[in-house]
Amino acid sequence: MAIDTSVVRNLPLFRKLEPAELTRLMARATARRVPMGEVVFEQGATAHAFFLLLHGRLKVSQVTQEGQQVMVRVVHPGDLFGFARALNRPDYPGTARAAVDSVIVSWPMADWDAVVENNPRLAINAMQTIGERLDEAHTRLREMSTQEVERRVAHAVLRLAEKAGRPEGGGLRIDFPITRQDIAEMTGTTLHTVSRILSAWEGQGLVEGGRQKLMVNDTAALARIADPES
Amino acid sequence: MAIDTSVVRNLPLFRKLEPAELTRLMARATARRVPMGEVVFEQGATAHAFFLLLHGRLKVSQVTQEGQQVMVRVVHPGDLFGFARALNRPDYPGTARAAVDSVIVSWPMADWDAVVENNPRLAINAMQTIGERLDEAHTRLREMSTQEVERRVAHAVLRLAEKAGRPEGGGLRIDFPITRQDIAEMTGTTLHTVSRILSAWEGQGLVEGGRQKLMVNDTAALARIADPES
DNA sequence: GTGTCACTTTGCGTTGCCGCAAAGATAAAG
DNA sequence: CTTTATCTTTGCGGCAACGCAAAGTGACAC
Repeated sequence: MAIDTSVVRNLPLFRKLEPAELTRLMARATARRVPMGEVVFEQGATAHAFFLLLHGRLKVSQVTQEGQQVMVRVVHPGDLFGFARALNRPDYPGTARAAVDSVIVSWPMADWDAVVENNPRLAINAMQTIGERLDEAHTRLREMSTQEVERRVAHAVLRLAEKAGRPEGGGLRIDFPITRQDIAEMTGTTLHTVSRILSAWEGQGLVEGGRQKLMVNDTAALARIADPES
Repeated sequence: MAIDTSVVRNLPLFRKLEPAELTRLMARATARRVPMGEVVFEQGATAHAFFLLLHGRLKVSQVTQEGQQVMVRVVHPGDLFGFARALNRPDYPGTARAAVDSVIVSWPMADWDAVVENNPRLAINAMQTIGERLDEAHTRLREMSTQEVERRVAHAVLRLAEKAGRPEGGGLRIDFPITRQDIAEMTGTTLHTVSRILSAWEGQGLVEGGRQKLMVNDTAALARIADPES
């Protein structure tokens, strides 16, 4: 399926790219619907393609040798994902699963090197994208190292609200299904502890919970928990 | 100071680069000795240059708002560091300090974009380098999320031994000064806990400690602590 | 409707690790 | 050599968070 370049033209990744080049690039791409719950790629599988999320949400998680799940990140619309080749890896480091019905665009992984060699601009953009990921990872590492669970959960919830919050009645509703288990896997704790924390917050009117639902009512108060200083 | 290209030709970053291009690149570079303890760049400072470590060791650490130190990574010879521009950041995210007398090569940050645009090959290499960093960061995140302190310390010590271990009397001596505090900052714990763990290991003959010294005698046993399964 | 399944909440006992504190060791400086 | 500063070790009390367990709740299928 051919894809209109207007859909992706404004993404950071394709910024400053020659229109002709962008057209050529999109000609090689394939768009596809991914129903909720479906897996886009599996951890350890050979990386045959790299992807861009157009619409929806994905959760990328890793399983440890002992079988513990860790959520690496949530993929939001406009995000590039599964670019293992860029990282010089033969396989996908995690599993990507659609949290809601989604639409993705994919390129054959074999195209990556050629595309990048012919588009230094794209290489620079891709590098910056990966750089942002690195920054995020370091931020989370810093949090995990120095902060207690409640603060980490506050940070995680704020990030979710910022990236995936749909305004609703004075608050922000996380617009995809998310479980306490998910949040636990994002913050390195257990679903029990997350549940306790959210219950406490709900008691103070900061958030509203529900089955796979989360709504943030008082961003400022959460920010104060996340960062007592500033 | 001009630098012989033979010094850097075999680094992953410069692999497959045209000799002429490499020569041109090195012509813009400056080499410099950095005595132990000296700071190469400070967290938050505007990024005017990016660097390559030729010889020695650096420690890169960040300070949180509350003043807590976190060690982001140890820079080993051949590693690129301080490439904030590539990550689209105006400033350095951490402070780099020489753990031993070191030699670094630096380029004006302004060169980065030009260099990369004219050398897609270099862009790809740089991306892979950053990709490896991202992988490392995710590995550490996974460890922090799921493993108890002793295992994390075991992993950290093994990584140090692998990257900076000099064979000595059947074991591996970490060849730069490292404190328990440093190890604590790498693993997200306290120097007290690290000290207790290392003492216990020393009692079993796995390692030998000392003031800013660390020697690994039984890598296999450590690996077993780090990964009980495999 | 009713049953089933997945997710959430809450209680309670346990514990791994921190935080404080103080003493011991080692290296460098005078 | 003595002094000083830094790094390390060890003890002990406390608590945040885990692990287990069981009950509660909403969503969906039939």
